[in-house]
Amino acid sequence: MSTPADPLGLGLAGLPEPADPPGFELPLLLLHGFRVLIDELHAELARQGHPDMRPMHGFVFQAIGPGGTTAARLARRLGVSKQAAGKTIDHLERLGYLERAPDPADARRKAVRLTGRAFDALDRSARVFDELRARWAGVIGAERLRALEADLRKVTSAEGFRLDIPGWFGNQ
Amino acid sequence: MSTPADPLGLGLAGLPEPADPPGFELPLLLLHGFRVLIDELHAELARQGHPDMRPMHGFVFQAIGPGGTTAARLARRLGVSKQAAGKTIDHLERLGYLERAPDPADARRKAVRLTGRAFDALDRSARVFDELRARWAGVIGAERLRALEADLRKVTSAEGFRLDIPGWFGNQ
DNA sequence: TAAGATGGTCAACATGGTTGTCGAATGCTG
DNA sequence: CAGCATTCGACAACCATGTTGACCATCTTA
Repeated sequence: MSTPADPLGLGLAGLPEPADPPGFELPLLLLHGFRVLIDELHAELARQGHPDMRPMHGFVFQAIGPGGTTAARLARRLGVSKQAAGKTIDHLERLGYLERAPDPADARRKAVRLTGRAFDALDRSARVFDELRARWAGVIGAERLRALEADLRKVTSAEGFRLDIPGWFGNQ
Repeated sequence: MSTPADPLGLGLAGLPEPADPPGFELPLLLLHGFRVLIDELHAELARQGHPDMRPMHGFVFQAIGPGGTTAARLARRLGVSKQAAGKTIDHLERLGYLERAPDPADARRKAVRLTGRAFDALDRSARVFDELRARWAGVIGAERLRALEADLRKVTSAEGFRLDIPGWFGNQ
């Protein structure tokens, strides 16, 4: 807990700037912001006919993409084994969000595609996210929100968005 | 994906403001920012003698607190069953981060306390987070970073920080 | 002091990940 | 064209980490 407040020994009396919060608050604020958005999204999705959608599913849908994919490709994108991807596909197929069809060009493959129900969930998610963003803009101002997004884009620009979320957090 | 760009039919030609990004980018930016910080923290912790620390452990340490706690209290804070909390304590005890001692005031209880090793990890984490924050300040500017933190505090102020992270994400 | 609430643990089970193995189909190469 | 390595999807066994249910010891309270 002891964070060196004045590591260079320059003294702290000089400037009237507001004190910087400790560095560990930053990740908590980011996670909390993410969680608030995701929780509100899924509460609203549940109201709009998608009570079985889970935070993970949005990432799976993104990893599949509008053109579909295969189990092995999905596994690589999600950073899990293809067996795990297969189980996820089974689950979402049972829920009516995915469908499998034989690939005419390659008999080993089975094409995995989003169903109309999945596209409906994605459309609704996009609308809800837009509304949530507008609500944030109302709280902190549209300009500040644009700045926040631009700044986050800047500090995380090194790598692209990664979708290998399953299992990233939560293991001990 | 179809987000209504002009729901009120006001036309878009008027203002020279930069276009707003779609709302779904905001949660991705927040998660990505969180992930970048956490990944760099744990890479650095591994270098500094804590290769077994996991993102979860920091939350567990926070939930235990410097004064210690009991398994049942920890379970309530983390939002899991007391059996699950017990397993987590077992694990972190084996790793040398926690110790159990009988509670002299109540023979049912076993006090759970952070060890010196856990405090060392917390001290190093605080330092690393401060360094990471300083790096972000170098990229986007100290003032913009303070604004970002203040804005996130504002939009998530409704509830306090929640520690019931295990199992929140990741279930299908 | 008896009854109920609380704390920790054991056991059985559910879920969602892993590795290992395999057959079928494809594609590369001699 | 033949043969072999690779790829895809599946099955099985296992592991990690959560759950519920049951239990006893202990504390609290009526």
